[in-house]
Amino acid sequence: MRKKALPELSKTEFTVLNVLWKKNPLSVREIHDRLNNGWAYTTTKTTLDRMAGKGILTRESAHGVFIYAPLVGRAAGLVQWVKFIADNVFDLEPAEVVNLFAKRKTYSDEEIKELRDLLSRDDERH
Amino acid sequence: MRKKALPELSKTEFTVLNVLWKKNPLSVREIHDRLNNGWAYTTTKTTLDRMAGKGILTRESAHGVFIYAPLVGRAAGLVQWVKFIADNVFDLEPAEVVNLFAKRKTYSDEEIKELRDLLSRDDERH
DNA sequence: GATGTGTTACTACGGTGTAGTAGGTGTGCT
DNA sequence: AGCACACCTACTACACCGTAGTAACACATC
Repeated sequence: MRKKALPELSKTEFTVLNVLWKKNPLSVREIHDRLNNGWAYTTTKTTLDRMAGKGILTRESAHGVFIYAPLVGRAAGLVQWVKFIADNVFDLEPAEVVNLFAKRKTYSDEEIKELRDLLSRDDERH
Repeated sequence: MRKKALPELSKTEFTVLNVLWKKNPLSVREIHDRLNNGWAYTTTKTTLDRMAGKGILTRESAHGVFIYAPLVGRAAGLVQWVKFIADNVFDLEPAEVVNLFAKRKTYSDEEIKELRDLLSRDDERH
């Protein structure tokens, strides 16, 4: 019953997920517009399809267009970034970093809880 | 007299810089040991040389071994990560994120100040 | 001087960031 | 009905990155 240690999200993938975590499913166009980073439309498209191919996103066709939705939860996707940031940016324990944004209203209590869970669990498997 | 907008540090590069910001110059071996992430020695080597090639690091020979030192300051290297984290992780203004770790003792007052500087400057050039 | 131990140089290979181009399809205009 | 336009998807591309193997060289040691 182990979640298959999702395959390391790149910076790019993480930003895409960030829009889908806010609302989903969305079409390429919708995602592209929300990203609104200077990408070409086709770049967004390619990225989405690769992510779908890797099992990070689902892709299905709705009335002739594809819509995408995340297959990884926000907390799960966050965990690796928390560790990176803790280690390399803040130089704190991951748990402390979580505390930092437990204060902010960016994450729900559930998400925070799940995040703590994931962090400790992945800690204990030495 | 503008600093040539250093060329986007990857995660990998950032972690390498992190050890060099603590102490430098260091040899491949020293850096490799401090990183102590599971890399092969040659991976560390390759990474360092590529970074040197890009002008992120200096490389010079001391008694038969190469030693490397950073060419980008900690604040400057941090700035892009602060923005990424602000946008994608905390969902705050970069400035607020800086406040977050101004409290922590991870960065010196100078670094914080420089960071604020860099952030606002790069803000204003719309 | 042969052997080991570490260093550097060269090569490699799949994945990622980024994007162009071509071909398909719905929709409106004429 | 026929065509143009706008938008979508598929396929292709290519440099750079993460990661690492191998070969070749250098110094110390026996």
